[in-house]
Amino acid sequence: MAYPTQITTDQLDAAALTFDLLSVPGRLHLVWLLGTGELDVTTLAQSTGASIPATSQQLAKLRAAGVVAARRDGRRQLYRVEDPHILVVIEQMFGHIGGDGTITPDPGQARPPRRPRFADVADVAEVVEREDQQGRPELSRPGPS
Amino acid sequence: MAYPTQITTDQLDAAALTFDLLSVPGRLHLVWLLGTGELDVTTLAQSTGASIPATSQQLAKLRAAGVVAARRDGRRQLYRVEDPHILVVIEQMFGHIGGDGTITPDPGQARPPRRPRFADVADVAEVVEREDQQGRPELSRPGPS
DNA sequence: CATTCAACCAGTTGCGCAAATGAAAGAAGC
DNA sequence: GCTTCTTTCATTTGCGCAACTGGTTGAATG
Repeated sequence: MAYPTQITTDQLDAAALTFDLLSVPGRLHLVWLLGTGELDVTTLAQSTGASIPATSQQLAKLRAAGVVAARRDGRRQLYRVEDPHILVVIEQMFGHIGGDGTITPDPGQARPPRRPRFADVADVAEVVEREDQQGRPELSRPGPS
Repeated sequence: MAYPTQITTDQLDAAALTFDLLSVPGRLHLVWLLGTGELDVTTLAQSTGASIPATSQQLAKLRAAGVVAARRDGRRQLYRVEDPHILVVIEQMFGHIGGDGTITPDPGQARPPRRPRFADVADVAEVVEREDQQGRPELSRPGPS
């Protein structure tokens, strides 16, 4: 994939619009959480620490943009990532940002994203409850409901 | 590069902040234009169609974020991309958006970005003057000053 | 002459709160 | 056993507010 040598305003706008969706930490967090599987609104709200309505609104925007999609499961609404390509972009971005939020050098070949050197637990993006699990701190995502 | 299984709030914020820089078409355009080499403010302003002050301001933000850097050349200020990694992200994004601004499917392997089927000239992101050059419409970027 | 700074305006955005909607589960009646 | 009403829960929507953002204009700087 060579660097594009020509773009249209439409492309520019579309790209900017998509970037905009990811420009809010909370929303980015949502997409990231949905990166592995379906999750319902309540769980997402808990995970991000945002209120339910706020979460719903963000999800609505993401859904309107076609980034995520929802499906009903009983009373709950399960959201999932509908446009996987965006995950590639996010992955790309996170791959170059250290756990401390610093931009890692190395432009060309992304070295295996060095495991964020055990950040303080409190520093980790709140994921569900702080399950006091031991072993590998895989305290990242909520398990499938 | 595996999809990250753990992130910190700092990472989230940093990523969102960077995405935010790319969320404005004009600013994204600037970074894109600088993707190949140094350009001065005036040229950039012409290329994007924005005013000089506006361009300068956007560049200032990009510079503050470390995305671009500037160097003086006589009267002009030549900007360049300082953080190449961001180009990868942009490239990634554009690689999945058609000339008409549509999101192209195919998440995994990006097929060779199908040449934007000769978009109407007026539709092409204004690049410098509409140089009526013929042959391959390489009317994309301003030549090195 | 090229660029930046400063002040101002217009438009947008995200969030919290309260109310409304939609769907499932249980209770009551026929 | 099958409808119908009621309660309950998950999610969504409307509204107001505070904060932020980008652009323009005009002056200042190098």
